[in-house]
Amino acid sequence: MNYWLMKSEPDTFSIDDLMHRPQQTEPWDGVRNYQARNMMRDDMKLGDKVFFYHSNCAEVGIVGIMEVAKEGYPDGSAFNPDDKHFDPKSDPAKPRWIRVDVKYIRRLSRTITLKELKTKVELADFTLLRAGNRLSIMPVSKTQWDFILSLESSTNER
DNA sequence: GCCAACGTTGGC
DNA sequence: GCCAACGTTGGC
Repeated sequence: MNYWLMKSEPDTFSIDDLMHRPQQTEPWDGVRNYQARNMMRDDMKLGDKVFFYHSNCAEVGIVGIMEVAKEGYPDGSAFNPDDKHFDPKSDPAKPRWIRVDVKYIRRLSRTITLKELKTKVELADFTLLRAGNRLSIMPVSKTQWDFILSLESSTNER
C-alpha cells in the first residue's frame, strides 16, 4: 500500500465538501501538472491512503484522511470548454490529463498545521517541506505517514 | 495582496 | 535546445 498527500484550497473544495458528496466520493480532477498526473496514472492504487491538505487558507495543514476509490482514468473536465480547467490540447481520443476518485475516511481530531510539521526533524526530507515545493500531489513514506498520525493525539503543539 | 519559486510556452 | 516571458501556486 502506498501513501499520498493531496492539496486543495478549501474555498474551492474542502474536506467538508468531500464528506457531503454522494458516497463521500469525488473525482479529483483539474490537476494540470505532469508530475502529479503521472502519479495518478501510474502509482496510485485502489485503497491507497491519502492525507487531505488544505492550502491557501487561514489554517494551512493536514485535515483528514481519504482513500483511492478509483484508479487513474481520463479527466473529462479537460474536454469541457466551460470548465475552468478546460485544455483544448487534450484530445478525447488521446486524453492528456488523468484523475482518480477519492473517498472520505475521516477527519483528523485537529488540523496538523504546516507550521507544526516544519518544526519536526523527523520530517526533514518530507517533500511538502522542501523549499518552493508546488506539487499538489506527492508521495508520503510509511514512516512519515505514521509519524504524522502520531502527532494527531499529541498536545505538544508548537 | 505580495512575491518567490517554479512550470510552461514559444521565438529563435 | 536555449532561455526570456509569462502564468500559477501557495505561504505569509
